Amino acid sequence: MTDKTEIDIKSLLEEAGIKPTLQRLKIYEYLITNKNHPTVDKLYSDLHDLIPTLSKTTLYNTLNLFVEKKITVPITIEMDEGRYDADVSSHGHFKCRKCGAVYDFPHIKGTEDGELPSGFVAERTHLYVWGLCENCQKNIEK
Amino acid sequence: MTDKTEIDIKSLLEEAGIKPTLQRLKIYEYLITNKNHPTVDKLYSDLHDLIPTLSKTTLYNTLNLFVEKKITVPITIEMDEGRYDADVSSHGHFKCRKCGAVYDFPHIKGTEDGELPSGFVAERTHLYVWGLCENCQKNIEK
DNA sequence: ATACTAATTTGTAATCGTTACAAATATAAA
DNA sequence: TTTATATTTGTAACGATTACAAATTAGTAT
Repeated sequence: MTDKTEIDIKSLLEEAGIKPTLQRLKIYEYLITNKNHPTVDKLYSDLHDLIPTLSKTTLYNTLNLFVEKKITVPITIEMDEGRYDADVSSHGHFKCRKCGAVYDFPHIKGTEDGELPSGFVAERTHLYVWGLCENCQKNIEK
Repeated sequence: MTDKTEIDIKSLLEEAGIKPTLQRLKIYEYLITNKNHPTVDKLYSDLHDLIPTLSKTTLYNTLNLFVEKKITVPITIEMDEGRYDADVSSHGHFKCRKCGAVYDFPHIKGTEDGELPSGFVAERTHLYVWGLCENCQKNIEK
């Protein structure tokens, strides 16, 4: 972890109007670094090594704050566990029903706006696709 | 509720390989008739009037069965409550962040398949859009 | 520096949606 | 009718998330 990264994370939070406390810096840095759509449990156990005093309440509060300030996107591809993604650019999420991994794939949002009823205003679009990833597809064919 | 409807519901369940018990018939009929993407609580309280002995476990079991047999789609637009839709045809879901209603809108699935990484196989696609519906948009402009 | 105020973090307890499980009931077969 | 099987039911358990108040930290004025 270089100083430059530290500074970038800090600036990113400040630009979003978030006071950069230690916990928020580390949580956001983790999300920026690990783009594998971690669950809250994964975030908690990994971040607990960096900040031994971190509480789950702070983690939830912080994630909700990030979502509110639009620097993080919640992924509700399945109902029973929340995942988070610091990549707020336009893309879709693919969940493999066999291995459970969540992959990004390119998707340009806004194309569906023309399909919305007139007067409806889109603010956030989530495209979720379930299926089999390349590896699991190969294993099933055998 | 006509006999014809009764028979149609029954056939639809049987075609899906589901034994048409009283509970299943009433639950499926409710979903077919009320296309407003009800939550489990809404389903339970409304169906409880028709079947006073209905238990929540049966409701959950039945909904999971319908999803498994692909005659119902779970809507996970938000993490904290499950909604269900008996319309399994290709369309998107719009949730108004102000009034909370969930609307259907036309969306032809499969168009995003070309965007998936090679080797990935799509089996189910969910498109969720958050924003403001026509009514709430008007009220805000005032 | 010191005292005071506000914001943040923490731990525990509560909440809520969902599932596990075993008993009770209904259905189908022999 | 008996027997086996499937379905339904109620209660208890579970797990993710939030509420809440105390403890800690940071910021500001004196």
